[in-house]
Amino acid sequence: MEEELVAQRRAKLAAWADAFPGSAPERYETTDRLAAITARHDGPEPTSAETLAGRPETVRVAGRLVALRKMGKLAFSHLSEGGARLQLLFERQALGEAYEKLSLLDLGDWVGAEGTLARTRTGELTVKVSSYLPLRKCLRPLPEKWHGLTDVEQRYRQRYLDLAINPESVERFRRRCATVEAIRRFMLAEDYLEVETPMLHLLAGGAAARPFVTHHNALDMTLYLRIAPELHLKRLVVGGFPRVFEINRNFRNEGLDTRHNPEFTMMEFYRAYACAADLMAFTERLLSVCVASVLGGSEVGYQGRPVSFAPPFARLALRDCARKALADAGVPDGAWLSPTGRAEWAPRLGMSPGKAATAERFLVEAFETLVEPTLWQPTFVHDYPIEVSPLSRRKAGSEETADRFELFAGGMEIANGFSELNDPDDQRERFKAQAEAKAEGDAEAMPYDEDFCDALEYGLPPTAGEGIGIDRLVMLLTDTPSIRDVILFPHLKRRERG
RNA sequence: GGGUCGCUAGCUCAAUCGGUAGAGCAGCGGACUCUUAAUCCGUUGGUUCGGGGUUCGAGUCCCCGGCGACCCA
Repeated sequence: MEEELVAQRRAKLAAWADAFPGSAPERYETTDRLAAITARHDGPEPTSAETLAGRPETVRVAGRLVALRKMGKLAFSHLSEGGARLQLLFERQALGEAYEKLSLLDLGDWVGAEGTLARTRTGELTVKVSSYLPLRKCLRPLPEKWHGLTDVEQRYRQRYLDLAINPESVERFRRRCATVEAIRRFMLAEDYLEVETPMLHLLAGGAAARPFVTHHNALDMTLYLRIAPELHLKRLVVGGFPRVFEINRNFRNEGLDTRHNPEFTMMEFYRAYACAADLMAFTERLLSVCVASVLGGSEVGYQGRPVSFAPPFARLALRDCARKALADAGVPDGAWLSPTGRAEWAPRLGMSPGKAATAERFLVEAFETLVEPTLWQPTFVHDYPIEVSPLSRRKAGSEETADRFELFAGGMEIANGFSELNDPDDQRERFKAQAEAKAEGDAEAMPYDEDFCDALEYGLPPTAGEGIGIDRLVMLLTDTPSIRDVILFPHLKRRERG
């Protein structure tokens, strides 16, 4: 039983104080992290065994003990640190009594070691240990070395174990970091100002979604976790920052699946004097540069099929491709114009009738159901109905169409951008329509944001804005089918502790 | 919300028709001076997710519940 294994480990820990003076120290000075040593000597031109022997290099390293192979009077072991591994060689001849005390170590313990670098007969870079020190006991047994930890639930609940033993998981999150860093670097180089706007909102606006509700005790007021930073970022453009961006979390109170986590990360940005078309071109540059920076090319393999981020991306008009898909599915032209036609066809196409309540919404639903999953190469879909775009500027010369686009890749929505509505009177009308929809039961309709309209009355210059879903982008760049695998601690239901 | 599948030792997995719950790894004891899933000999370890039912007998069949995965809405 596990308690017995823990008891054994605790007994060894109790013996450390006598066996290892100074064990479990408050700090441990290292010369290098493990990855630095392998980078230095096991790169494209590995340092030869002769060179290592001729110019002995003493290193002090630390890591988690993940393997220990005792061979009588010598023992090989591996330390692991942040996905990097380095072999240690313990020799009885060199270590004397300390060699026998290896029996007080367990797999999983944090260990520091000093010694000289060498290569073994098989050519593996190895620290020939002259001294070592246990840094902290691992009281519970780690998952098995060969299969690792495969139980997905346990990998999410105990992500530290996943990271401790599954190098591919470490690599996925390193790549996530590289992706965010590449985007931030690009935006800063393009003269965008990085900002942070409130996560606690008085009104949850800026997107069509249900918010999480919370409460401020001292002020005794209801607050909402933000569903989008949009309305605050536009206030900043009113204030005179012509280019702003924010990389941060949004919270949406909706179901969770392989593409949705209740909290997710967006990079949202606004650019004055620009329109949606400008942002499409900008997005092509941003993503191709980002992908090149992270992966060293323009192509990624996603779920066995290539996705190329080399510009230009394909472009489709939403209503056109929705109509075509409907025709291909055998729906008579215009059948969605009448409530009876929509009621008949929505369920047959696997669409939710509630979301296809009007002709325009029916087309959007049809697009999302029939077309979106097929958009594998990066594709801009443009010309969204005004009805589903309450914050977008009208396309020039059109009453019904917004100057808006979404970007799809790998069958997923990656980005959403549009020319911003900067006419306060029009915005008030749109909010009024949203408030009416909300009163009629549309839980995702936006609240009327009077304060935002006031801001618009001070003048928002012509501006375009866009949000890019970071989690989904990372899914593409790490060939990961589930959003939960690119979020360190995805949301899970509470589990009773036995 | 609906459907399908899963939950057995610390980890990865077996268990025939309902008939004594097993293996590998880890652990423990021993051998071994170039291993790397080390090897070899010996060995400990179980609330089979929880609750109820059927049965002489349930990991297995039935019902209720929990958690998760996938698909659908």
